[in-house]
Amino acid sequence: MAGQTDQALATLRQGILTGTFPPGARYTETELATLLGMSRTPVREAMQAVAAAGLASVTPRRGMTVSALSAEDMAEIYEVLTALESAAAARLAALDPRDLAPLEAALAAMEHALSMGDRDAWAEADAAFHRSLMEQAGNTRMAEAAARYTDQVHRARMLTLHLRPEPVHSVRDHAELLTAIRSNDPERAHAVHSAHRQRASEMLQDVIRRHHLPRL
Amino acid sequence: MAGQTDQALATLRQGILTGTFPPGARYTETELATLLGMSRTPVREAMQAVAAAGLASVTPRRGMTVSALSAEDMAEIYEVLTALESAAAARLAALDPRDLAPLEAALAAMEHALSMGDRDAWAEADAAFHRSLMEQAGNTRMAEAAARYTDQVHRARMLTLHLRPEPVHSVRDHAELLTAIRSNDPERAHAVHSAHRQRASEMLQDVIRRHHLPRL
DNA sequence: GTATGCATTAATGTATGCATTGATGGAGGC
DNA sequence: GCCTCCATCAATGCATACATTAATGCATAC
Repeated sequence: MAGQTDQALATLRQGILTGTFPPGARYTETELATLLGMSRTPVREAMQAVAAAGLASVTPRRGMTVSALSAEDMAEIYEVLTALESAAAARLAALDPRDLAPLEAALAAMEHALSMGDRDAWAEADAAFHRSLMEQAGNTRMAEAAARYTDQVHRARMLTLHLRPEPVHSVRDHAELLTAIRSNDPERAHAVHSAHRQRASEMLQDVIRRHHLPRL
Repeated sequence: MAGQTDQALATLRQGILTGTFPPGARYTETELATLLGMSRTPVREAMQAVAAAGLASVTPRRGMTVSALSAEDMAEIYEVLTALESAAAARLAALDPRDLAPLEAALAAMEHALSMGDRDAWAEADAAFHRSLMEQAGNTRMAEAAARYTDQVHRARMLTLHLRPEPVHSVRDHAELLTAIRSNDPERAHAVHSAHRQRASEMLQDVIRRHHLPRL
């Protein structure tokens, strides 16, 4: 289970998500093989896996290039996320036996984090809310797709977390979604969540532009 | 450009989509390497690529297993497709400079094919319509994601093409979508297309169940 | 007849070697 | 001084060898 490939994949993935391997950086197979203390073969496979996950690209003589996203790229990804999550929200609102406890817990955690002024905790809770939303909606493939795109914007979200305005609307937005879900109103759940995500996207782009962050 | 890996990937992909490699079938690396006349290395990479595309799964001692979808799997995939395409439809309706010619052409082709009773041509035109929709909406990632899931249900769609009832509503559905797009009504475009896809999904599952097709 | 354990073996995971290929820098011409 | 062409070489694509591992069948005990 602790195959070399898995280990390489985990290292690359984490490194890219946390910024150890920064956007735009390039690495050759040999280089990474040395760094990770294994042969090129598992490294090569791991590189292709992160590329398939949309976290990097692999080009013949340039090695692996960590993806560096422009504001437009972010907008695209957020649009996909919005589509998937809004559909999931609608589905969850239409579902009959369902468990909203994880969502409620995440919402509570967000409120608490905000009252403490702890943005990192807030981000964590926010992510948990969105993750739970996808999980509870009961469509595995949809959840996986959302997770994929969430990963792709993870770095940007973390980087802008302390640059962005205080997320004062976030509690209200999420509470509103929960209300729509509880009242079995798929249309409204869709609309509410879609609007929520669009605002988030615009906020992110605003921060990116205002701080002149070209690619992240 | 005609690398062994690319060739292997193309062969596997086509084989899976067309049914040469039937659902549920299993193949080992060595087996495919012999079949394709190359070493295991490029075959292995191609296998992982088709697995990443969701067309098969690779399990340690079982080789590559061509994905065999249940009616529930189909429903999941269609739901994802619905979310993505409906979002694209809404976006296209909101877009200002846009080119609807490809969509109109595809619609015309559908009408013509139907009047000739040519289901294969109809399927082709229908696919072209949906493809154009995603392309014209202008979100590359969204289009790629949709293409990915379209591939996953391609085989089922082809297999049931001649089992399903005549697609009499399809022209009306697509025309209605075009109208909504032309009148710059994103909400309506979303609703119309979402309903269209849901009907298609239900029809497909109906055929699957009625003909007792367990997994395809 | 059934279950247990072991030996066999096929399949994979990883390492490594080799040929190919395209990027890079420098020499030479303008 | 700048551009072009070519040689060099690093990086990769692919093949192959080897170690590891788990599935399989068989012998044996009950």
